[in-house]
Amino acid sequence: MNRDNQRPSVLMVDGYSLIFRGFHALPLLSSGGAYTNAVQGFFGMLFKALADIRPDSLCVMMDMHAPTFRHTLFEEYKATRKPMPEELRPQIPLVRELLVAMGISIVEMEGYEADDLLGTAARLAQEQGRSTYILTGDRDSLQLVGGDVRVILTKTGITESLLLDADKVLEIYGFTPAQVPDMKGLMGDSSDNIPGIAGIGEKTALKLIREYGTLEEILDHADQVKGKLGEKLKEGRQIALLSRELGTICTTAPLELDFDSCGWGRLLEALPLMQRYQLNRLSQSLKSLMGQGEKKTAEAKEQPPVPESGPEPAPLSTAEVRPFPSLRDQGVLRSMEEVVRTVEEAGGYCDQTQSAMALHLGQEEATLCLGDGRCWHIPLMMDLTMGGLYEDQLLTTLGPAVEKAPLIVHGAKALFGKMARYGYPLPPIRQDTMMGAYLLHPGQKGFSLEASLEEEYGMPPKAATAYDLYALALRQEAALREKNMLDLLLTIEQPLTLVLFEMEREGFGIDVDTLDELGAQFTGEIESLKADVYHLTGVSDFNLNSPKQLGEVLFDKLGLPAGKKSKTGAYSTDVTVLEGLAELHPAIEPLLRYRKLSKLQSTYIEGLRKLTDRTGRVHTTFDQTGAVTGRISSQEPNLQNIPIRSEEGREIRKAFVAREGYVLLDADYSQIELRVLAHLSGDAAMRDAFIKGQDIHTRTAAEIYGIPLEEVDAQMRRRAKAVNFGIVYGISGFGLARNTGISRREADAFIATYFERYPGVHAFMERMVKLGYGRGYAETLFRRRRDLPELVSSNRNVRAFGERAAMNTPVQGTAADIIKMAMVRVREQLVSGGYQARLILQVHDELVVECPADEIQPVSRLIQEAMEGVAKLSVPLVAEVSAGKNWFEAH
DNA sequence: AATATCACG
DNA sequence: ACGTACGTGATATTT
Repeated sequence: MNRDNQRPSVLMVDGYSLIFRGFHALPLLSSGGAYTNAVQGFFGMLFKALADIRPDSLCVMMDMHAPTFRHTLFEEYKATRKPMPEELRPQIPLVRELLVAMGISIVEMEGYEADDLLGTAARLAQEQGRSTYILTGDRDSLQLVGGDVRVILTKTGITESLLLDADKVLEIYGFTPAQVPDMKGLMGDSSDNIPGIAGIGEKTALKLIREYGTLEEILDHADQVKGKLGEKLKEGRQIALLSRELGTICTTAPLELDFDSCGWGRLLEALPLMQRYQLNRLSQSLKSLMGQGEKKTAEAKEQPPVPESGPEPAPLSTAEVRPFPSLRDQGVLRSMEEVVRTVEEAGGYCDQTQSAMALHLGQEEATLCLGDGRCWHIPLMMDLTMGGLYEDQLLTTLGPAVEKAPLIVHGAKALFGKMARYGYPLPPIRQDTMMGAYLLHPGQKGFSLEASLEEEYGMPPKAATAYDLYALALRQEAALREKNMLDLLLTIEQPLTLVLFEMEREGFGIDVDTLDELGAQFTGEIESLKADVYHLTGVSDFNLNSPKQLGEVLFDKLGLPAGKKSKTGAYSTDVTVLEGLAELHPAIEPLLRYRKLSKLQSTYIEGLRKLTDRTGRVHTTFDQTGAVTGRISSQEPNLQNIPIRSEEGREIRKAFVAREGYVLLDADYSQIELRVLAHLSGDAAMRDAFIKGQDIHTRTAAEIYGIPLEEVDAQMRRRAKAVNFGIVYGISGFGLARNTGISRREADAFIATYFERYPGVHAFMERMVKLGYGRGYAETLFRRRRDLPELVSSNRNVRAFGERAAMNTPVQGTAADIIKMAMVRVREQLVSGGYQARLILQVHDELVVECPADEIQPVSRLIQEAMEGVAKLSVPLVAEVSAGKNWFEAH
């Protein structure tokens, strides 16, 4: 206890230093399926120092970004460090989360390393007359020692440490704290990539320092030093001075830190979190730490229950997740009346504090959590023996409260479904963490709450509650704000969820008779085609649907030339291979038609019929988290891949009908991706084409062939169109050749000419790739991101894939952003305009609206204007709307 | 559960 | 020299 001198004391922790030290000091033991050795090491050392020093204040200095992670791209001086081990990386968010849960101030600032913050904070503490202790494993910090600043240097294990003041430093190391930068100037530091003078190591540096005292003196007397060493000193003068500069810890960061608000009286509040992550030993040592001594710290006095009422605990540079002041578990409520009262109270409370309420509907219980950490568990009843509430009772009860309390939920669309099922109004959503998780990590595998928590904290939780949900929401909000993506969540994705929900519920009318008629036609022809193939191949007992059997018949029995192989080494029998064989054998043509018709039959005729409800409508499920680029996808049935390209397939659209007295309005964006490309690239020729309203494929053909627009023929336009597509996809000559049937050579020439004619597009593509490498992600106009881990792959093909994604994602993703905004706008205007027309489908660049016959004109106009006006690009957005009784007619 | 194929933007 | 278009989902077959 350092009560003797009456000076207040502060312990400052070098966060990453202790994390790394813990990681290397402890064996890689996993608890609950995840590694926690760094976590245990970090807190073990922290608790020990707290027990020894019992400081009045405590704070942890962190780098904004994990050292050596991605930094290596920008900060040359760190380039030689090894990347962080995969076993360590996920432990870092957990350390942070535990610190937050304990109410410990985390000090971090963009552009400053923890060292600089330690140096600055130590200086501030000195100015305020505080005793300062710096806990670190890094000997660099020794330069900060002096006056009332001491360093606690961790030793190889985690149990031993060394308390050093200035005298002790000199005694043990042979130099004074002030000489540390001089040492670094001479010998450098490979871990920080500080060069130093080549050939001078610790021994020599120490000798010189002892002899001359300072670096200047050494360099000024280089003449007196004999032999090679003298030469090195003369040559290395500049390097040494620079190295000292790099090795000197900054003490002038623009940091304001109120040590009096950096207490450690709430550490025990992390116990539930420790329990969740099965950190039992740590829990024990925490309890014994906090159990010791009655008078703990100045901060042990009661904290106000609501964080908003006091000043922010520590002036962090960016929004840091505010710790829960407490987790007060309100326990299990058994009576209906209690729940009603509680939830109403919660609603009123939320209203006052403008806070929010997290709601998690689990299998067996619902949990509610408020911003002050109060948490309620409400058992849900499956049958009468269990006690608790039925889900509908719960939702009824929640109704009035959630009108006042914006909800934090995971998966708003599912909640809407439940509310609607029981006939309740849909609650306003403050934050949907499922969408938050999607925006932060669109490539993630799953988007369950558990998966999102695991992604955030690096370890798998057991049964998640609303408490976890609330914590997750706060972290996501901070992360999204930092990335400038909060708008995307709040003004595009979350409003869209409601639109998608209504579209799903509305459904799309199916004329089953039309479907059946077409099915009967298909069935008849399929049977006869099958007979033809058997007859013409002379083999009648094989399954035409089996690529394996088919391959054997075609290539082994009939001896047709096998084209490419599939990736498992089997014969490929896909449509491109078969088309190449059509001239060689009469069975191929009926086979191809068989393929086409049986696809239509099984997937669309039969598949669709199975999913049509009693009222004759199909209700797709939109997946708002399904596509990495920001598109939405559609499932069961997938209404985004209903046939249109082939004549037979297109017939199926006649079965997609408007209800009696209504028509379908089909609105599609014209060339939205190329318009987006024109905007993003700013290419003059491409913008010119769109501004003049020219046909972009014709214009491209004219550019490539160097001829006037009028002389472009159909084949030229077709090829130019393929090139335009290829460009959007991140073109390769090979891919273009394969898709158009032209030679590889010609394809290469096309692409080269294309880039000459559209140099802005060329520059854009190169910029996207370069940016992708630099930032590790691709970004859309509206700041949606897609991580590009492929770009750091050691596999060249994987990297090439990443580069194409870097080029394609901004284009495809921006188009997705735009139509999403258009959907929100269209829906809003239909409702506010009092129209009966409703959105029922989105197909990436196309919207389908079911519209009463007498609303056709105003609604068509409304849709077109909403779609064209929703984003202002440097080229016009064009949408075309047409009407019909069924989708075949309307499109 | 994985593979091959093919439907769409 | 080498392997390549971007993004999805459903079906039937095979493992």
